[in-house]
Amino acid sequence: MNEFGQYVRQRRLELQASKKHGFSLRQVAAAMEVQPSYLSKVERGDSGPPSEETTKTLAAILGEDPDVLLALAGKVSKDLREAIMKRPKLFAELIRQVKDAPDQAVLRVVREVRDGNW
Amino acid sequence: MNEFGQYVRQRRLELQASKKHGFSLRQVAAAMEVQPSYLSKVERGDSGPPSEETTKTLAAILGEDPDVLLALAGKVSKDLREAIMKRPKLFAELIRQVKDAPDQAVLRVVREVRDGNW
DNA sequence: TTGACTGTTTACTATACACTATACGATATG
DNA sequence: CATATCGTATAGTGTATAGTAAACAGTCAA
Repeated sequence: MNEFGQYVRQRRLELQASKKHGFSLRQVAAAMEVQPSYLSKVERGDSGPPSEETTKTLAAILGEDPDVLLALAGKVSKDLREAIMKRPKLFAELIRQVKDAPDQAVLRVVREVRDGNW
Repeated sequence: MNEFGQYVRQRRLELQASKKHGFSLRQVAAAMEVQPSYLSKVERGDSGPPSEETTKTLAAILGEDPDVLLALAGKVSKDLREAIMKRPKLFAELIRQVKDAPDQAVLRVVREVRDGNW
């Protein structure tokens, strides 16, 4: 039950091993503009995941998809929440309808909409 | 900037006027299992909107769509958030793609998926 | 005019969130 | 050997969330 911290630590260590520098806990913490002690606790699950903003910054540093990292943090990006809240009925119906469909089927409708069939 | 409270009060007063009974502030508060003082503050925007659970209960009492009321409260239902978090990339793409499409286009997609073309 | 209701005021609370600041011991590097 | 960097431990902070509890003044009906 500490997916987030474990994931971040693993990812950071991988980068540290490959890229050689810039990915120590302290350096990443500095890039995030948080205290090293805090990142340490986050990685070990001693603290919950950071705020949405801080998580997005971290995703950028680690080269990860922000939506994926936010999901591991138990959050949904603000812009998505806002899109839903602007047309709650419509989006609630859309999501509930699509939620059990296989990826492929969803991707197909995404493409359809992108290709502007409206 | 107090849409939620105003909306709830208006809705409650409408029901009070039509249904004649069961919709005083105190009665609704009792049905929600909160203190009348709290509902009073919420309706006047003196307090922020209630928790997700309490908001859903309130929606049921007022005969309102829970997703709509949650949206006015600045929230998104847990089941929707969870659906997104299970496949964050996919749903992020879907929502961002669809977010500026007109209702009709979205509804068409909903129908397509519902009719199980997968 | 008493009793039952109406909404409101005021004061307070417990828990979670998102961190900071300082200090510590271990390891490695020049 | 010095110093620099590593991760971590400990303690504490300000703010938001989601309410409770008790008392108060006004209105209406019998």
